[in-house]
Amino acid sequence: MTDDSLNLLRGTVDLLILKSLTWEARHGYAISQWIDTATEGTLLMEEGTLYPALHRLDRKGWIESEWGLSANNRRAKFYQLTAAGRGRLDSEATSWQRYSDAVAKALANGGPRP
Amino acid sequence: MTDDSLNLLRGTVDLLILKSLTWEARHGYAISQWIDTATEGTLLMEEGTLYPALHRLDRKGWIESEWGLSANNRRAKFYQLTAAGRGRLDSEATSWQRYSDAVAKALANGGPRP
DNA sequence: TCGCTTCCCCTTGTCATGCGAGGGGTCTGG
DNA sequence: CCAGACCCCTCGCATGACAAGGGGAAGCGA
Repeated sequence: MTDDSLNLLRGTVDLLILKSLTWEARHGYAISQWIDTATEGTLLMEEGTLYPALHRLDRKGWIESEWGLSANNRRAKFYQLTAAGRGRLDSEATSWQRYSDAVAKALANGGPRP
Repeated sequence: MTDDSLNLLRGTVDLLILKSLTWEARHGYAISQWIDTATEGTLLMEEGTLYPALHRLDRKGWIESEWGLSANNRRAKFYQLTAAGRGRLDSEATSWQRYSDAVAKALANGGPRP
């Protein structure tokens, strides 16, 4: 942890979690590690953010859980995407794209009269 | 208003407002219009979001206000960046850049086994 | 064997803040 | 005269990221 990680923005938490489950089922701890790695240490998801989010996504039907055994031989709850979850991931990814493009445009704006 | 505008993410409100004041002082209404235009209608800042944010930025010393007359001959409160506000804009813009790059990386991630 | 670290799960309370709804006032054009 | 644009504000609600705190089990070195 280089400790220069940024705060998570509201809304991107779900997106990141769903994305981490694209290829295989993962347990919570592994999801947070994936985020750390995939963003090259830029983003850090705290446990107090992660677990409530997982339960929320579960309630909404985007993911499903199942108890199993981790690679380190520990009891762990594995989550996987549902069909609805995949759809959700797509739409959230699209929204994010639109959003970040819009902000980028605003920041690149050269002023009222170029 | 094409009504397909997205919700604002926590944290980007300040950034957008500060950016809108880069070149000249503007009043609240003009700021919201600038955001709408600069993002090509993608982002819409509600008044209930804008005005409290303006007062917050004022309290923090990033911006200063002054009553004046708008282009339409109306009473309007003009805001301008302070020196501290310019610094704040820079750091927020940098953070945003890092953040969106990180998310982009995560979304572009090809999975556990490239 | 003991204790430390890593791994893994969870909940509670706090705080910040985006937004809907509501309220007020002014100027202009049809 | 009146609709609509222009311009300002505040309240209350809901959401959700986070810190802090709690629990427990596996593995390893001393």
